[in-house]
Amino acid sequence: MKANDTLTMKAYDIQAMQQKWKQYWVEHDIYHVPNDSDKPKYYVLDMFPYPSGAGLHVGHPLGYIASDIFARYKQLKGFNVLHPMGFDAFGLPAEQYAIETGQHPETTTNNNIATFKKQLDNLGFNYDWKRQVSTCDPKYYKWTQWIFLQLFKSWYNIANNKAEPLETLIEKFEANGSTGVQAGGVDELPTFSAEEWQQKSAQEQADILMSCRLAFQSYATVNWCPALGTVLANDEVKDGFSERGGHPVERKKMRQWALRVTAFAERLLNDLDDLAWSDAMKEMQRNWIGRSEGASIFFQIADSEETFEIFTTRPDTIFGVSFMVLAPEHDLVKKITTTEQKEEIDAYLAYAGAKTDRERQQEKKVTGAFTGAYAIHPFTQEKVPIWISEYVLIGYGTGAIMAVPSDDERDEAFATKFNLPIIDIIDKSKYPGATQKDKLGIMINSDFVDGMEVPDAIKAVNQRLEEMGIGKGKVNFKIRDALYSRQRYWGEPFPIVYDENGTPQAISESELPLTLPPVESFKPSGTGEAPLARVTDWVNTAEGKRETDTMPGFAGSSWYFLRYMDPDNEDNFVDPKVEQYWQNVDLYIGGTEHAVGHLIYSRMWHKFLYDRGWVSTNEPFKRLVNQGMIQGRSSFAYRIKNTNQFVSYNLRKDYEVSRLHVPVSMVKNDVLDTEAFKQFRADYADATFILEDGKYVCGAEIEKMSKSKYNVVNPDDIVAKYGTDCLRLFEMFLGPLEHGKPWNTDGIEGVSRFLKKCWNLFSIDESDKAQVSDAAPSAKELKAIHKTIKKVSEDIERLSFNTCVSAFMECVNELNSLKSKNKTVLRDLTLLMAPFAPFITEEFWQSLGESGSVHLASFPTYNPEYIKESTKTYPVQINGKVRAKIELPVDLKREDAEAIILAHQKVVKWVEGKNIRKFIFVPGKIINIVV
RNA sequence: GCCCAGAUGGCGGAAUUGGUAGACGCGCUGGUCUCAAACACCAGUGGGAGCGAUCCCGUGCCGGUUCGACCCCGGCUCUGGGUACCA
Repeated sequence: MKANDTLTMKAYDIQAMQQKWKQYWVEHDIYHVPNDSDKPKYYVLDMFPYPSGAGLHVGHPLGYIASDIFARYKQLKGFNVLHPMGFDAFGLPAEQYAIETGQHPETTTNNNIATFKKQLDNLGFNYDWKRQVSTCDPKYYKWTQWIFLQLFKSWYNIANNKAEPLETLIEKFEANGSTGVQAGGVDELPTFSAEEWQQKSAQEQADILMSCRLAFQSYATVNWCPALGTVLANDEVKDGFSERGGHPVERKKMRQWALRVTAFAERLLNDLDDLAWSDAMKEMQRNWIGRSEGASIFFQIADSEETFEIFTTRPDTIFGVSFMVLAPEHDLVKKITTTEQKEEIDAYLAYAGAKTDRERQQEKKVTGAFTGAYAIHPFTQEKVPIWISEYVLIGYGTGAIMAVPSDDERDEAFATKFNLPIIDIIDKSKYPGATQKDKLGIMINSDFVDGMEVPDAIKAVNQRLEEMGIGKGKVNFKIRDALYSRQRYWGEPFPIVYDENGTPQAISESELPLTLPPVESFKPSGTGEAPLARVTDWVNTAEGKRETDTMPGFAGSSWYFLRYMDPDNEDNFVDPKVEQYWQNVDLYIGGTEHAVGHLIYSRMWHKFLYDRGWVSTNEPFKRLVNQGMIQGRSSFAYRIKNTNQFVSYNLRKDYEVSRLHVPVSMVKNDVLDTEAFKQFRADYADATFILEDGKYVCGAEIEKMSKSKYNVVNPDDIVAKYGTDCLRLFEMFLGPLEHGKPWNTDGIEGVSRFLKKCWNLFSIDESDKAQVSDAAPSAKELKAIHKTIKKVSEDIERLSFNTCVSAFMECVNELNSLKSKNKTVLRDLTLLMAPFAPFITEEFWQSLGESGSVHLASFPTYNPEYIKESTKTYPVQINGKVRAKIELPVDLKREDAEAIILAHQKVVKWVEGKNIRKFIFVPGKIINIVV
């Protein structure tokens, strides 16, 4: 710009600019979010992070940047936007670190939170930090404990289809006994009259009530490691041995707290329909909930009084039953195994006992053992052998199945392997290609259902079972009640004491929070009890012994989004008025790894709180978007064996080499900075290199980001070099938010150049004024900017941020080639870019003479008049291949187009002498001629 | 094993509803500026054939539907996420 040569232009000093605006934002408190506002509310939420010791890497902020852009956009659109951040601060890694180092998890967690906050603050987010929550903060977990107590004091009344206080259940028992009472998620309530209820001992009453509570105790199978003296997560078990130390792990039944998620199963399933979640996410939840219709059937054991219940989705196939299979952990196994078979069964139990459920399902080998016992077929009275096998899981259904090898693949494989009979019972010849799941065919060899279609046979069998009193139609859910006990230290203590009878009692709500006491050792007690069991003066109280287990990670994360609304409230987990204003989350962004766990538990808690009248919405998260995982891109050098000489990537085949990870910070465009590499480690100081084209080229591979692979990129380093705006734009430019993608810092140069081009476009002088034209914008300028407004508005709404960045680049390129310095146009561009690049746009906004923060202004709208096209260049295909491009008026009629096109010289060449079979004209799109 | 995704140039990706495959950017090549380099700017860049106009091939693999398929259907392969105590 010749005209500007006389003026001194302000330099693009990124760090000074960031400092300046950060300070401005704090001083003017522009990110304060009021709980009372005339504006409509909008709630944007990120899945809050677990503050790990490693700090943030560039993968973490991807979703946070996206939500920040959306939150800022909504703000510009006139909403009062809640966009908070907090920490999921209880968890295993801190506890493990404490065991190894003796450092209190609270100390390390608080340090890690401080690091995370500092790193997050480097990324220009609009969080109102006054709303921060941390799940390990007693002020927070007071309410986690409170909600647990409410779950403990509630049951699910199927008659009203909602959770109710336990008092309503006791009233029913006192009035009519158990008659007519249906408690959700409870298989069978014992039958008793009102009088019988009164006659029951306190202990008996407590047991019955416990079996109906939404937070209840029962026995569950866990991975017990005797050597470590603790229960392990499936993650911590590999091939029957603990991952740490390699000690044997066994399956053990332990008394555990659980949440009755199953009571809500039907609603969790049905209410998915109204949520704006991806189909994939809903499908995963549907499959997890796993509703299936079938029948429960009781089988009598031969020469015994014992019966056992099975669940089948195909009661119609009952005449095809040729054996029964129990899960290895089934209670009956020990009782019914004959002396002859005991050795074989014990060996199998040892084999299966060492495997987790996941490992068992993965097992391709067919395995099992015969108990020696037989069941009686309810219709034929024949004896059916009872086997055990790992393919039947104790946690699903009743842990027992009737096997129909002719109609089930796994049963068939089992029958084949162990030479058990296969009885054909369905003629599928009428339905070629139908699978077992389709439930189609005509019954054969099946006594009273012979000749029936499958659906009719199902009804007929169910009816007969019911008449005989040995079974009935039943809906089964795969979803299990959530295990809620952890034998760990670093979690919420249960607000529960055991009275002299050993009955759990809620402590008074006025005693909350029940805080974690200090402990001398974080190591497991060795007896299967949690570390808290050793703190005897905490455990023993006047009311009884405290529960020493703690709550799981998902406790605090199941309701945190409610606390952000009113984080300092000491009388309520959220003030009802405040809750009614914010309602629920409008947009929730987080990883698919939480598809079923966290997102099911949160939904269940929310429905519970809704039923009890504490929240006003039925679902917590209206719209859900899953950001993809950012993977690392590792770089490799190739060391020639037994030397300190490294050979460049493309020459490595000529040598015997070993591949070593090199830090990605020393590599640019796959070329290694050999000097930096020599300084990296003492043993590389005298390394030598065999180069290609004068360079050392590295190999590369996409892997998980991890310290040991030297491929972790810290956002702090990027911010220091390129600035926050550049990092934000680049993370968005990488690709679609939902896709997983590898991180490669090399591409950031393009975004950095783009920002410099933007800076130059404004020509800001030393008095912070942009050298721009006040004239009315030209038609071309208007078209360029309004096209961008349209594109960016639409793309932000569908969270397609990568294409927004492309649109900015195209717009700036266009304005540069138009030599445009128009103020109106640049003002709109500044507003469009403000959610993406919060710092530089403040600078632009100020330079245009605007007052206040750009983030409190209004988003522009596009004018369709400015972007109207009068002609369209049509691709003309002949037999589906593009042969010509012809410009035509956009409003051209089909007949006129046909005449023009067929007469066009480029088309004539292809159609001459040929018969035109079809002329396809898609207005505004394409023309295809079939000859 | 089961459930859910994904695969497009050397690389990240675009193509929103079945309608011009490769927008935008990185990298690379050539050029301008410079003593030189860096920066910046200009031009080119899916593969192949041809001086050229132009033609052939091309969206993980095999097959199908359609005037027309990256997009829909059937069957695979590979990669990622989840699989209930990692968060």
